[in-house]
Amino acid sequence: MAHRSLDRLDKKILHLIAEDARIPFLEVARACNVSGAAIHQRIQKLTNLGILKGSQFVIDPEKIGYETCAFVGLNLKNPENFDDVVDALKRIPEVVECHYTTGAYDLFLKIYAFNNHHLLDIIHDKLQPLGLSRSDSTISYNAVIDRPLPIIDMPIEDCVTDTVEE
Amino acid sequence: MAHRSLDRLDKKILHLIAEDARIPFLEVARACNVSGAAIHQRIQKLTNLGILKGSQFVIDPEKIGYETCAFVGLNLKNPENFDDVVDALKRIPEVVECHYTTGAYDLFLKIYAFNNHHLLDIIHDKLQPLGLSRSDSTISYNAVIDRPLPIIDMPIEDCVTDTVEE
DNA sequence: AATGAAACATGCTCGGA
DNA sequence: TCCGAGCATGTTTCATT
Repeated sequence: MAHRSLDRLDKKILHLIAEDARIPFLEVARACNVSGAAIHQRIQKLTNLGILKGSQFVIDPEKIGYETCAFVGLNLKNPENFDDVVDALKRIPEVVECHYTTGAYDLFLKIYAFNNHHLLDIIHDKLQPLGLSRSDSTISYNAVIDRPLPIIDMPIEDCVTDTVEE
Repeated sequence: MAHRSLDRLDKKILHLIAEDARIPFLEVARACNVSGAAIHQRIQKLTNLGILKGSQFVIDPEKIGYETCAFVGLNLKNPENFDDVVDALKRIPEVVECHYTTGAYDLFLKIYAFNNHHLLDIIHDKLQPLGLSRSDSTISYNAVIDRPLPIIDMPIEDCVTDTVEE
């Protein structure tokens, strides 16, 4: 796997930039005791490997009017047309995540809506027409934890040396 | 609500920086036909309002070894000590989201683990000791959609003018 | 709340180790 | 793979409108 090629410096860079995409690369360089050019090259490499997939500003959903967050499990009448359903879901901007899952549901969604009424509209007007046999909503009152992947604890060094997975 | 104070320029800025935190503010300025200083001031304002809560690089979970993503619903034996449980969950880095929810569960988690075995370890060794009466896991095979909040469609102009919510 | 200019800091590239 | 240097570019502040 790709992460076997990551060393301690890559890990430290990821740790620093994961939580602050605007941090100057020169500051990362100073924190790592290497040159700015080295950081530049490493980030280029991490991007080419597909480990870094871009950056984003974190926006508070409630502050821009999205007061309802919900997890919605779906079962399809015709599970054979997953792909069409997923394409349709991509055209619903309020659907921010869609997973193929084990267990009770064919698809599992995370949805942001302005309020509960808006959420119901989305489910009734946009999801139901996709051909659902069942849907199940869980509304989040409050996101008590919402943070990026753990970088510190990832198994980089362990994997770099001699673990063989191919 | 805070978003009532946002105008079209704020919205355009949010739209541009939400999907690329490294975009030069001067480039945003050119796209918006205003000065760089104006963008600087606007982003400062959006930060002070709490609408912008920082920035992050997007890292591909699988590429750094997190091959299992799961949603876990929890019920507590003693629902009165939510707060202690949440504090404990914050100390488990693999728990990236935790929601208070309606419906079947007291808490609803999103967890990243290296593999299914690691996920089971987390649930058995770290979650069970918190005092669970029940837990229910749904494993994601594949995240088909994973994207930020919709900015274009948010109800900014509609709210700015004369909607009264206080 | 926006501007332009100035001072300062960073991003990026290249030759060499 | 890294470094250092050079130049292009971006960031931030401030006086002004």
